[in-house]
Amino acid sequence: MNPALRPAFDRLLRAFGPQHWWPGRTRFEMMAGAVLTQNTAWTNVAKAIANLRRARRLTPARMHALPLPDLAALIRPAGTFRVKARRLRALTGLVCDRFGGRLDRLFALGTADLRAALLGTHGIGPETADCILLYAARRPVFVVDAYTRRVAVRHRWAAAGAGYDDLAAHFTASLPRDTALFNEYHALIVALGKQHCRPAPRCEGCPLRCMLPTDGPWGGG
DNA sequence: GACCAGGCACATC
DNA sequence: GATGTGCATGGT
Repeated sequence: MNPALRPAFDRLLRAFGPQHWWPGRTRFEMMAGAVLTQNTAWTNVAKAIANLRRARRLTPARMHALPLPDLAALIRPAGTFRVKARRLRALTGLVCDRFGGRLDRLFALGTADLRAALLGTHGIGPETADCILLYAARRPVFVVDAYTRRVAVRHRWAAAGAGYDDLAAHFTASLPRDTALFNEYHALIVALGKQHCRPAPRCEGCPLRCMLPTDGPWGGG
């Protein structure tokens, strides 16, 4: 339990405003985006999604029917396109082979079963699974990404060696279990991380700096 | 030219 | 179980 996390959210919301995440017109577009954004800036993901939309391949069945090299060509702007084509194919395979191509059937699973199904799919790790759970399936799951880790460690909410589940549990245990809150919080952490918590140990102008102790390597801002 | 971007799978130790 | 490496484009 970390009582600082709720006031931190309020500060971030005042500083950055609502982020309107996850970008995506449909739940499947959000799922595809979750794979495409792996280790990739969203500007490049948007180009890949635009290509998929132009090609009318933004449904599980239509994407699954596309030959792998053609899928790879469409998503090329997102980088690691051969890898991501295989991963998207695995994801559409989950929907098409086990749920008749129907997302509503996949999303009828309970959160634990849905997470297990996603994690059992090639190319879907904890972060991608939780992005899909939170943004596409609208489950109250806290997404831990590189920014979450960086911000949490920088602000001493977590130890540097904390694992994915440790970080997720830290946020989950400290906040009401609210999908809309977790949605906005993750987006705000990314906004904060992009602007202030760069890889170099500096946090200038951070909206949360008044919550930091003034000593230590990153204190005081 | 180097570094970074909303990770993951796989090999190796 | 921890650590290292490949994947690859596009912006800064």
